[in-house]
Amino acid sequence: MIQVGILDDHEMILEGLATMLSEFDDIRVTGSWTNPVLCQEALQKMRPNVLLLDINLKTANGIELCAILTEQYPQMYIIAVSNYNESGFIKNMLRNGAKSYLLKNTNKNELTQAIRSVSKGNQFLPRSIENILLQESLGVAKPKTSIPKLTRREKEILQHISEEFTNAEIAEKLFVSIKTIESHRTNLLSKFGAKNTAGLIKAAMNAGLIS
Amino acid sequence: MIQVGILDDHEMILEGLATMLSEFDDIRVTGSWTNPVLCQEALQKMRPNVLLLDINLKTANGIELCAILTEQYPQMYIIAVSNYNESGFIKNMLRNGAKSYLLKNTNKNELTQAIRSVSKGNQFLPRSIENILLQESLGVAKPKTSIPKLTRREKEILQHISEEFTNAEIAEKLFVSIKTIESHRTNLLSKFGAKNTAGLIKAAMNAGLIS
DNA sequence: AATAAAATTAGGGTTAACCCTAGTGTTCTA
DNA sequence: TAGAACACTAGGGTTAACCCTAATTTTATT
Repeated sequence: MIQVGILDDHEMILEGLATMLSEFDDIRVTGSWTNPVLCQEALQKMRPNVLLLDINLKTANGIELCAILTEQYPQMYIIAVSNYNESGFIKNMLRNGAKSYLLKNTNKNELTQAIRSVSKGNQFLPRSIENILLQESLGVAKPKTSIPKLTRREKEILQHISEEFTNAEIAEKLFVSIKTIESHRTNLLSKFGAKNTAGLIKAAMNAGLIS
Repeated sequence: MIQVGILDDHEMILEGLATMLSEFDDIRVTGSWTNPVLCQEALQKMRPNVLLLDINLKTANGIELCAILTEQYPQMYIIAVSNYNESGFIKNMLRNGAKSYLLKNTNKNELTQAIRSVSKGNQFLPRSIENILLQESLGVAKPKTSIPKLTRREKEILQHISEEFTNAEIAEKLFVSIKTIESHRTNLLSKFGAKNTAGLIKAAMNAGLIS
């Protein structure tokens, strides 16, 4: 009997996963939490063999949490569950000790396969995820939605752009040439993979860098 | 017996919702789709009383879809299911005909309440959602600028702008002059109280008109 | 059916944004 | 401590966005 714990912000997902798994005799959901703190408290007493871990929790960083839990409970194997299909997230989670990475649009079959495989300490990646990594290693893929690393100046200028200031106005504020601002702006477009201001603002908002 | 359809990108959510609802004798899930096109095809034959509609689909705009489906099937009541708790999204969905708005972290109780209430044609909003709207109307929360009413053409052009198309490209798509697009664009700026594209995209995203 | 209001269309002229190139300064590391 | 990598600066030239004005078409109202 494989004991499974689940940590996810959404109660709907918790209940969904639990009911999905309830039909399998060799799997039992022994705990499910919407709160990382409660989860960690519970893990001290009850030790599931497998933990389904949401990667984008509201109140904690799923990626960091994965590293912490892996170190703390080396005999508990973690399956990352995420909406993100970017190779960066996948590699990060696997590097931080996750044994498997599933997208939230996974199906029952894939899910149980992953749990059974991981519970024995094996790694399990669905073909779709393997393909993303393969594509990337071949240089085919796009390093997209991952949040780009901005310099101090770029952050500053992005903020001003989002506040509807023109290049000339920003230049005046920062005591530099308009051309300098334009350069930073070009770099911002490039880092976000955007073609113009519309794409830049959209990407920056989605990345949570402006509001 | 209330017949329920579900449209959501994530199979996990579909299976989860279906199994969650399976324990209630008065509710039956008669169809679930990850694809808006398949959903619309199916709706022509089978007519569920209630549709659970994900607001942020990958392949379609859930908000627009809501308006279309409400007009097409006035006897089918729609419950919006979303991750977003911004008042803009909520008001937009309700304005477009949704009878209820639930967050994805809703629970079994709230969900069944919503379905039962909505199936009779009543509106149902959980307290949490009501509070967001109340807070806003009291001006306590973010003084979110009221969502401007856009014309059909303006919505269309806004969408294209957000997809990084230039005025020239949009003009070509719509078979009108660049100058026409520029006019619409000016009107959009005016309606959103924005000074430039940056402000426009920010305002439109905050209003939930684009994602 | 008459008419007002709103939506869609578009031109002329100006300003802001964007592309390409490149020098100088700063920081990290072999 | 030399050298590479990155950050910040800026010019020249082109394209896209924006402002003001206004005609025509569609929609709503009486």
